[in-house]
Amino acid sequence: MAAKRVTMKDVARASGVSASTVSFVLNDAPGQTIPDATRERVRRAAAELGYVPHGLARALREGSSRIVVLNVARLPRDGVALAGFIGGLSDELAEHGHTLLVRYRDAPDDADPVLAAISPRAVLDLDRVYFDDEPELADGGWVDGLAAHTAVQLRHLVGAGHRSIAFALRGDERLSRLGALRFDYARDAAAEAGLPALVPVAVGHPAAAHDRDALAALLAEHPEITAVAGVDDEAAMRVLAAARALGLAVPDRLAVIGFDETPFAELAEPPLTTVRIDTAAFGRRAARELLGLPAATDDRGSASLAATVIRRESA
Amino acid sequence: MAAKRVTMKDVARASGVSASTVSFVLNDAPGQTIPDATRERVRRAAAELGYVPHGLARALREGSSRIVVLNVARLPRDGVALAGFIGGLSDELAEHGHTLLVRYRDAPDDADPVLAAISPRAVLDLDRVYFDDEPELADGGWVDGLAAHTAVQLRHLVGAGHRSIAFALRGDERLSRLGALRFDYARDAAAEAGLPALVPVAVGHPAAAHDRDALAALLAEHPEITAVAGVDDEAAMRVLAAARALGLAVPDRLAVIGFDETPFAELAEPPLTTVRIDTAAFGRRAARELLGLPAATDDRGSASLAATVIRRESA
DNA sequence: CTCGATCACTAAATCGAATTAGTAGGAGAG
DNA sequence: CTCTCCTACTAATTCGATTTAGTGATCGAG
Repeated sequence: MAAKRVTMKDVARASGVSASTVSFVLNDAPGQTIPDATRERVRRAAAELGYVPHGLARALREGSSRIVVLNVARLPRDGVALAGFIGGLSDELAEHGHTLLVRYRDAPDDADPVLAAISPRAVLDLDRVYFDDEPELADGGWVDGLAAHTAVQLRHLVGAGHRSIAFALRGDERLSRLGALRFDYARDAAAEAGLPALVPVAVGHPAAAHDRDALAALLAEHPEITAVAGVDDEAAMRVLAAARALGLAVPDRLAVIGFDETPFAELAEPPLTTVRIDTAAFGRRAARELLGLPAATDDRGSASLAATVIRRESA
Repeated sequence: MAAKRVTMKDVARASGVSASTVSFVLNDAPGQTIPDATRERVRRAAAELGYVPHGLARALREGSSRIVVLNVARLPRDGVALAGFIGGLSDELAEHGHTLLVRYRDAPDDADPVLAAISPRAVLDLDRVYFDDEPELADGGWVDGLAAHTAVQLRHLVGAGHRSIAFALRGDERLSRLGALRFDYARDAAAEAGLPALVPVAVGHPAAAHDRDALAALLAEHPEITAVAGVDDEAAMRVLAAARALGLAVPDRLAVIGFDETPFAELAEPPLTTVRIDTAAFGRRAARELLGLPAATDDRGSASLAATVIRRESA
């Protein structure tokens, strides 16, 4: 920011027209009658001077900038799901000349004066979607959203013959809201399949033997349970470790399925069956919605929004 | 952005002074002779109207904004290390009235005109630090940076009596640069300990039996190798899985140590020994440097920048 | 010849903030 | 009385872009 900035005035001077004309040429503004020779002269001057528009001034005048902000706030930050979503969102926005910036501040309130500084074109508030709003209305719900993916997970166990299922949650604060949502959806999917009520089990407590004890208590109280669906792969792998500690055969005595396919799933003992979601596709869809573009019409669209069961040995 | 914005002119009108006076009051500008009663009147009007400064206009006038941008670009995006770093960076910046925004675009070049739109106070280009610059000069190097943490990993194996060590890399494109750096540092640390040359082994290839075959080939060629240091926990856990497939006793025949402590490390069979780095502390330090603040003087500083070995059963 | 449309531009205003360069009035010292 | 300093403000400008509202000249149709 220290060097003298090339402004539109410099380009105007160099090309012998006014700054207004420079703006019309560089923005290809409709309704202007500027001959090609003049346009070419302006473009050359801009290139030679290395002119870069001052986005602040543009945004101030236009009323918004070409930035899209993703507000993650209280949601889990370190998983493959979010990374994929960000990748898809960022790539699609970039294809339309916008830049994605991700905000991780632990504040649910997005009336942030500093954020207002950049007048983003749009703010995608994942925090609000999953904490304040009804996610089923925003993320595809039972069609192709989190609810639908949860149903795929449950249906895999039902399809394998399981009639009594537990749902493994874990204590990560950032996962509590999503975990509660996932449990609700799983409970509904179980009810839909005519199954008895889904039973929750909490894993991931810091105490060394907690997971083993929790699983033992679960099966003592519900010996009819033959399968566990994990809120995510980590929860499922904790159930695997507890099952191993209890000497339970997986999947014969207890089947286990994860969710969100981390690279660690295949390294588990036994390798973990899980549910893969193409979160990048969700990111791309979200980008198009934010920009007011029509949904992508290629085949890639709806197929990749559906969850896929990655079959391994645990369920 | 649809609602009528309250501007400084509105506050001026409501408090009966000029917009200049409003600016002087709200910014506590030095060298102005404004009585307290007038100041109070202006502040009350601003509060009642819900005035929020238009950051774009402020930034345009001042020449920069209160945004700090972290450019991740080609680096790994989904690990606990980055999440921790972002958390620390974001929190420290917030304490000083700045907002962190993270840019994930896969472009190494940060001369992005759209990014210029927000005139960030600073840009922390992790991509450049680890791809273009000499990281040891920027991240603490052999004192408390990645090189020092790598040395801690190696020294743990040396301390356990290992004299011939392999280094497990994995094929993730985003990890290639960091992996190469880590291998270089590990090789130097091994040389420093008077050990024979460190031997690389690549894991994580998609082919199902690849890791097992790679480990078998490594030990066939180097039967003297008794330990493996992983570029990260995932690589280490792949070595564990391959060792299991080959019927190798861990840590008796082969000791394995990871890096960056994922939650999955303790779920491995056997539980993985790894190296923990408090990346949030690095984030906080980076924030202070970006803002030109002196280093934090509390005890928390240097202690938490050091790597810690988390001892479990694999090494 | 007159009038309307078109071409090829332009000056001025706007966006909303901070800063610069004042000005009128009052008080105190010489 | 005059001069200097201080108080309590103000109008205008600046930042750099886009947009609004033109203007002079030319051409073609009636």
